[in-house]
Amino acid sequence: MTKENYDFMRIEKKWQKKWEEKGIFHAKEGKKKKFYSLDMFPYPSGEGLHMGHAFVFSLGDIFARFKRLQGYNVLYPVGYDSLGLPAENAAIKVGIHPEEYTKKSIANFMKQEKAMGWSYDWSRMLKTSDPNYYKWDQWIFLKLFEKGLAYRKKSPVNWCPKCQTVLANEQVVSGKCWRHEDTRVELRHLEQWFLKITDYAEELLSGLDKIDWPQRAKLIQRNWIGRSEGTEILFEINKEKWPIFTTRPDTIFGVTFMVVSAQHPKLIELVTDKQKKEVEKFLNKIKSVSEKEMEEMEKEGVFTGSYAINPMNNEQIPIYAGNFVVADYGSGMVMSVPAHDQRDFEFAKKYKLPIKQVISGGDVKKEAYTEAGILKNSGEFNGLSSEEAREHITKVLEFRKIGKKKIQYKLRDWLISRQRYWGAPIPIIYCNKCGVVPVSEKNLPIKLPEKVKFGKGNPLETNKEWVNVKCPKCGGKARRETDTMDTFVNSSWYYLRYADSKNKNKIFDSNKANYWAPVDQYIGGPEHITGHLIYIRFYTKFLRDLGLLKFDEPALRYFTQGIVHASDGERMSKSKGNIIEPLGIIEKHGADTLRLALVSFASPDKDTNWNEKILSGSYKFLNNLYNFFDNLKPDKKNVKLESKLNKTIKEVTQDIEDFQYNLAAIKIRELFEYIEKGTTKKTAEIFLKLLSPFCPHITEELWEKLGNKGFISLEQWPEADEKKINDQFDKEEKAITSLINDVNNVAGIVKEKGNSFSRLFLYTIPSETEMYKNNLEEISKRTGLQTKVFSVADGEKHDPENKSKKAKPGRPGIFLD
RNA sequence: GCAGGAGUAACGAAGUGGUCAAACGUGCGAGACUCAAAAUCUCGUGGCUUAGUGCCUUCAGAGGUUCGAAUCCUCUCUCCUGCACCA
Repeated sequence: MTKENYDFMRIEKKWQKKWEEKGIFHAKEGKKKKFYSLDMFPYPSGEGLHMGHAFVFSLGDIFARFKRLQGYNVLYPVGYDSLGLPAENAAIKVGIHPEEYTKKSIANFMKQEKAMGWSYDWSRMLKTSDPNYYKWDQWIFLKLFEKGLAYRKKSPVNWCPKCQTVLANEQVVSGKCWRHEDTRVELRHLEQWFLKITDYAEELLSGLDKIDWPQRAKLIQRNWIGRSEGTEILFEINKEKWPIFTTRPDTIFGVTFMVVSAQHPKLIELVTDKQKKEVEKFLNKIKSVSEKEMEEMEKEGVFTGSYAINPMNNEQIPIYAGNFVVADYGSGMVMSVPAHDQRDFEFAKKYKLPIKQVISGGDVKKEAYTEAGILKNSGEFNGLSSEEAREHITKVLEFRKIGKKKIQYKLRDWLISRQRYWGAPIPIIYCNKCGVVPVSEKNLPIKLPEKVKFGKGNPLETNKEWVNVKCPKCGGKARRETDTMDTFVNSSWYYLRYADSKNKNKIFDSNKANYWAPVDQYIGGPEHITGHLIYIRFYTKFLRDLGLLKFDEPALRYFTQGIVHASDGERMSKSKGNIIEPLGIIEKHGADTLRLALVSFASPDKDTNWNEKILSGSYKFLNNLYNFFDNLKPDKKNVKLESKLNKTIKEVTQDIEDFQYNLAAIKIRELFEYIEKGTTKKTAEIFLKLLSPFCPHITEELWEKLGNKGFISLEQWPEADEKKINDQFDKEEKAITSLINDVNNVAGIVKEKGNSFSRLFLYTIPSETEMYKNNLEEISKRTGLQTKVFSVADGEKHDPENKSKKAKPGRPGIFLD
């Protein structure tokens, strides 16, 4: 019989339709143990799904299906992070309204997602661009505002000239815009909205110990939060107290100058008339440095004319403005100890400032000695260790009320204002009389007005009817806030909305949210570690503090998938024209083939380059599989197969749990090789279950063909019976393989000598005769020779060349004739 | 500069102290089937050697620990990722 390619198109459509009709993936609260499996929802771009999406969502789907089969009540929802810049840029470029663009994009996404066979609960689908969704973004904002966690501040902010908007720190990647790798962000002083994420810094840090995330992800977050313990010290400058932060109060006697950030908002107060010109010259100079120079910039500064008084020894120390001090960390000013800090050392050398050693060790004429040590030149503290001195000096400062212990974080408050249209409007009204007035909850949502002009500046400002409103407090003239919220606001709580996505009266029902959440398994790209994954943790803690949630962390387990690059190793992008769309592959080979190929290719956490060739192996396998099961004639029970089956169940279960899908796929294939030699119906069914998370369509079809009613997707995952696992069979397998090697080896030599043969005679030691006889068929097939097995003790054996004397344990004698 | 990860056959990739170097897949080569091809199936794919034995080489490089190292330690090289003046 010739083998035909199986009709994957018909089968896949058939089962996708059945799943949908019966709604078998709809999650309902219940008594069963729940499992919440979530992939980071996509931004629905006009380009549609690419291979990276196909990969990561397949990983999630396999996990969700696996957990469902294991008997969990699984929530595996789907949605769209549909507010964002690309929609708006399309509006500017091609004149299509963001609403329309988004609608089309989502429709396109849905079509592809369904074609992949992902087992989403479509009934809970959400879009962040839906006013019924962003209403709750606004509601959370009001709550934050109420608690003093949303505030307005004029501050130097990152401005992307291409996006025409402000960016959060997390959206600035080495000085450039996260969306425009070629665009350097500018510094602007603007009045902006911030969320006080720093109030949760400590908990964001300590919470990491409680969750099962990759070490790398935790480490990156720890560094990003950047906790350091130190002392805040007040220095007197022009009769005023200025705070500075230091981790080395033990070196305070070595302070020989101070440096204030060139971007410090109160810098001007320090500049004397005499130094004004010099300082201005300096500020202009650092403004004009190009990005390259920024990276390898020398430490530079200028004397401000002012002096500070060292509170410990009353020395007068000059204050410089410098380019290397970060304005919004600590207080934007540092005490400089050139003997014990490399940066201060370089600065002192350049401007010939004194270097005073106060910790013994090193050679401070050559370089800063930054280690801890014993104090000297430090008055009454001489002889103390650095550690003791930190304590003592801080205590003295505390006693004199000019200093205190302080914990400082690198984490900054989250700047959420965006001067763009396609985001959730900030529910605030500015009244000339009453000032900043929050919109009342009952007036939410503040919907985006449809009629606006795109192109220049913030489109919302172009709709005067929308902007000009009456003050909710006094009824007088007022105007709306035209800034919208950062897109990451929307994704900071979406996982909770899935628990109750249709609720019109509340953000979500707490009981439902507490039943489903937290997420048990979250999957998403590594690029979100310092952005989204910090925000979502912050929001969770805030909503908990509002009394809505009973847990602290949004995601208990997190898996970072590898990135699928284009075949040339480049990032897939439209501009490079190297995007591979899954739909084309599905039409050619089927979704099951693609899914299997994607996970067989490499370990899911590794970056890969897309290669169309990976499909053929999976395609062949599925064809063989289909043809075999289509004509299945069940065989007798076979202990060897039972052993293999149970071993495979055990290993595959663990592999899926550990996201080693590539290994699971291999083991499933190996099992099939055994099954092909003959199987019981029951074993065949278990095999289909093992494969079903990976290839759900073909397994549903074959499950049905074997006479089963109902869906394999809702079956029970098999459990391994360890008693049936017998390693003896593995050894047997190895013995056969080595025999085949030997036979082929001999055959090669014989052929080289010009002799031909068609029969194979084996002479085994008596205890092994049976084993080889049992595998006769296999040996015949693999060598292509008619085979006979004799025991060496058999007096009747055909052995003209006395090869039986070569027989050894595990190695029969061989004769070719 | 700092931190983390990686380097295994032509390629992708398993293996993380002995059982064991290279599972599995692609590619390539040979054979079977076929009038022929595709598909499919079988075998091979570091070197030498041999009626199947044996020997050597190899896990980026160099050292070390160990009876024994791809695996543990040290140094060096290359690549990737994150943070980069955070006082």
